[in-house]
This record gives sequence, structure tokens and C-alpha cells, in this order.
Amino acid sequence: MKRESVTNRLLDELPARDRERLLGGCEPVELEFGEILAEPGEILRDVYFPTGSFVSLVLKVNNEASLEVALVGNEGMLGAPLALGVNTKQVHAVVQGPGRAWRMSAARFRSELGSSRALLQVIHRYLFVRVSQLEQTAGCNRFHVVEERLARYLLMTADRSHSDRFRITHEFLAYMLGVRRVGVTRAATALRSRKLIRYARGDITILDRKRLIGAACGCYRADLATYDRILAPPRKSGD
Amino acid sequence: MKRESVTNRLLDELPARDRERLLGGCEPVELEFGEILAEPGEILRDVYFPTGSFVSLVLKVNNEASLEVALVGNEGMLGAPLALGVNTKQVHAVVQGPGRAWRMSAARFRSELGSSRALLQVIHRYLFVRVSQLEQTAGCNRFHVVEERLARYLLMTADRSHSDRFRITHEFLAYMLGVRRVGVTRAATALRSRKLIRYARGDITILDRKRLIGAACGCYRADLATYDRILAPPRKSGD
DNA sequence: ATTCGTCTGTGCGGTATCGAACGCATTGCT
DNA sequence: AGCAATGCGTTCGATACCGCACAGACGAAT
Repeated sequence: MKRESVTNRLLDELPARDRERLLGGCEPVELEFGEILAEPGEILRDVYFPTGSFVSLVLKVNNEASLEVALVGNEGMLGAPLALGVNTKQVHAVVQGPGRAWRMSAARFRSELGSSRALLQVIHRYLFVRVSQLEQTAGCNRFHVVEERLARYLLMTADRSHSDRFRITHEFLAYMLGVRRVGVTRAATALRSRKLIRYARGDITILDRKRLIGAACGCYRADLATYDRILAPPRKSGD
Repeated sequence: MKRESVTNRLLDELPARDRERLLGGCEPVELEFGEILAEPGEILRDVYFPTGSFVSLVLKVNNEASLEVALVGNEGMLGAPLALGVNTKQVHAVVQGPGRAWRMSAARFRSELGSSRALLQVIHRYLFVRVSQLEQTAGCNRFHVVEERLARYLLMTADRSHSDRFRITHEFLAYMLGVRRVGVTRAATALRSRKLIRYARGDITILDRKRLIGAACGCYRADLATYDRILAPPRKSGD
């Protein structure tokens, strides 16, 4: 089910030479579910390039409500804002999918940004994608019903876990979507009754990916399109 | 009411030498209400540094609903993502407050970014602020009621128009907040009955700024704090 | 085997907002 | 002066979601 030797797509974009040097400054780490990689206000010590793992960035509002503002897997990285010269986080970074990642010290990453023009360009483009997807998510949270948002979120999670089956509870989903747990249960029940998903005690399986995409709002497809358009070729006039 | 000789705060951050050279590449323009400066998918031709004017960035969802994702006045600029090497917009840029702005060609701006380290740093920090405020807005749209959001929005507009009195209709506010016009009317009526604002046919006046801040959600103050923390001194280790 | 904690399902009343429709006042145009 | 357009206010029923509460079902630990 789970593909082997998953790599990081940002690193894949780099020329072999730049990638090798970057990886030379990285160490492989195994991230565990629930691990906190950063808290708001902290100085950012390390950056992460997930390969098998993925990380939720969660915003807390009024110290009670919460909402996920980004989901970072092997298509991205944690700590990209360092490229903007700011070394603090505004949000919580929580490991949602356990697995491997490359870790590099913030200082080394900044130094690498200075040495590799290709790296800078990729990170810049990735930041742009993140902004675009954040805009999309803002609209999604405002206009789309829980069931559509849940479907979108499950698809995003499946993509980043490289599997149609993964672990996540209704409680956790509620936390990420900024709704009540009961709201998730209702939406999940609806999706299940349509045979799009199956689940039991935190073990979720996507049964019909195509139709689940249909049940999700267009934001899922829009996110994918944005990523492909900005981060994949064709390269135009340089950075 | 309206202060004279309003400048742009990003430009103000630059050393005099860099600012002068940048302004040398700019021309002053007078932006009119409703003018469209950019549409999604277009190639970005010019960047703008508003001084007296301000511009709404509006996201369209499903070609029907709409939502403002940023409000750019003399505290910011339009076209900052060029610094990320991407020259297209995802959103609509509509002039909401008429007035002056400095305009510069996208090409020249990119060239200036290469020549002025101070400029690059300021733009980078501004981008970070925009991301943070976007995250805040995403949460705001999800959790806060229309009345709070309206109060916040009026305060933001007042700040950028450098006046407690400005023109904006309920219809337009509804468009920006992503709610029905009737929803705005109800919220506005409530604020008026509390003597926080006064309005008639698109002519809005903030009567009690302090208490209006109290009526707004904390997102307004949070945005201001983020801006001051990131863009104002103290400068730390470099970009 | 029993207990306990976790995960999921259901039911109830309350509320913010929606969609649609209509009335009225002011402004601007001819 | 007359007329149309614009801006604002109100009402109606519908709906999505909320907060709270409780009940069953499964799994792990003692």
C-alpha cells in the first residue's frame, strides 16, 4: 500500500549537485505522531523536509478554537519562512503522519540558501504556493460545508501519507477543520453511507478516490493545480 | 481630517539612498475607486506602493462567492510576490480607496530587488507579515461573527484611508466579508445603535474608535502587532 | 473477566447566517 | 418635474452548525 523510497519533491527539483550538498547538511530523523516541532513565538531551530511523514500547521484562535492552515508532507517543507528572514513561527507544528524526514539546522539552511540559487528559487516558489493555498483555504473555510471540507482533508492526508489508508480520529479532524467532533462524525457518516470511505476507531480507508474528489469542494483540485503550475516546469524567466 | 503628505511605510524603512533610487524608477499615479489593477492569471506588469490610496485583494470562489484576502494601503505594496519569482496573481486587485500611489514596472522592480539588499529584506518581511495576517484572517472568517468582522474591517479601512470617515457601501462590505448584504446591514445597524459608527448612503464615519476596537475581534489588534513586530525594529540577525 | 478509557453515534434546543422578496428614501439623470 | 438607479431596512422560512448530554462499542490494561 505504502510506496517505498519516498523522497521530497522540493529536493527532487534541485540539480543533483545542489541536492547532494543540501543532503550533506541534513540528518534523517523519524518523526512520531503527535510530536511538536514548533510552537508560536519560539525561535526556529531546525527545518524539516518530510519524506514519509507529514506535519500539520495549526492556528489557535483565542486559545480555544483551532484551525489547520497548512499540511506539509513530502511535497513541501517546514521552516520555509526562514527564506524571508524571519525565524519565528506563528502557528503550532504537530506531526500528524509518523515517518521519516530530513532535518537541517536553521543556520545551515540559511547558509545553503545563500549558496544555492536553485534552492532559493525552489523555496521561493514553494512559499508562493503556500500563500496561494492559504488563500484558497481561507475561502474554503468560509463557504464550504463540513462534508466537502472533510472530503478534501481526507484526500490531502491520503496524498501525504502515500496511502489510501491512514490513522486519524474524528476528534483530531474536528480540531483541524475547526468544527465540533460531532460535526465530523455526521459528515463522515454521510461519506461512509455513500461508500466513499470506511473507518473504525481512527483507522480510515478511502474506498473510492474518484468519487471522493467529487464529494470534496473544488479547493482540493485547485491546490493541486496551483502546485503543478508554480513548482513544476515549464520554467520561465528566472527568479 | 485626512493627513497631508502620506508616504509609504515600506519605502520609509529603506535607507535614504535606496529609497531615492527606487523612487527614481517610480511614477506617481492617481488611482480611482473601482479601478482593477490585476486579475487572476494575468501577467503582472506593474507594482504599486500606495500612499493615499488602498487596494483590496479579492478571492473569487466558484465564480460566485467572494472574499477579501488582503487590504493593501500605505503600509504595504501590491506585487510583492514578484520577490518570490512568480509574476502572476491568483486574486483580483480592486482599488477601494482612491488616491495616490507610486507605480513601477515589474521588470524594474525585479531589477531593484537585485540591487538593493535593504529593499529585498523589507519586501521579504512584508511577505511574512502578509502570510501571518492571512492566517489570522482565515481563522477570523471561520470563528468570528459578522459584527466583529465588520468592526475589524472598518478599522482596517479607516487606517488605510488615514481618516475616520470614508466611503463604502453595505453591498461592497458584504462582497469583502463574504456575507450577504443584509448581514452587513444588520451588523452595521447594531454598531450604529451603540453609537460606534454613523453612516448614510455609503458615507461612513467612525465615531468612537476605542470602543469600536473593543467591538471588533482580536484579529485587528493581532494584525497590528504582527506588523510592528516583524517590520518595525528591533532588527536582529540579518536576512 | 472486569474495568476503564477511547472512539463513535444520536438526540435536543438554540443561534448565526442564508436566500429571496419587498418597501422606502435619497440621489442623480433627462 | 419626473423617473430610474442606488443604498438601506425589514421580514419570512430554511439550514448548517453550535453546545451539551448521554449511550453504545470496541480495545487495552489489570
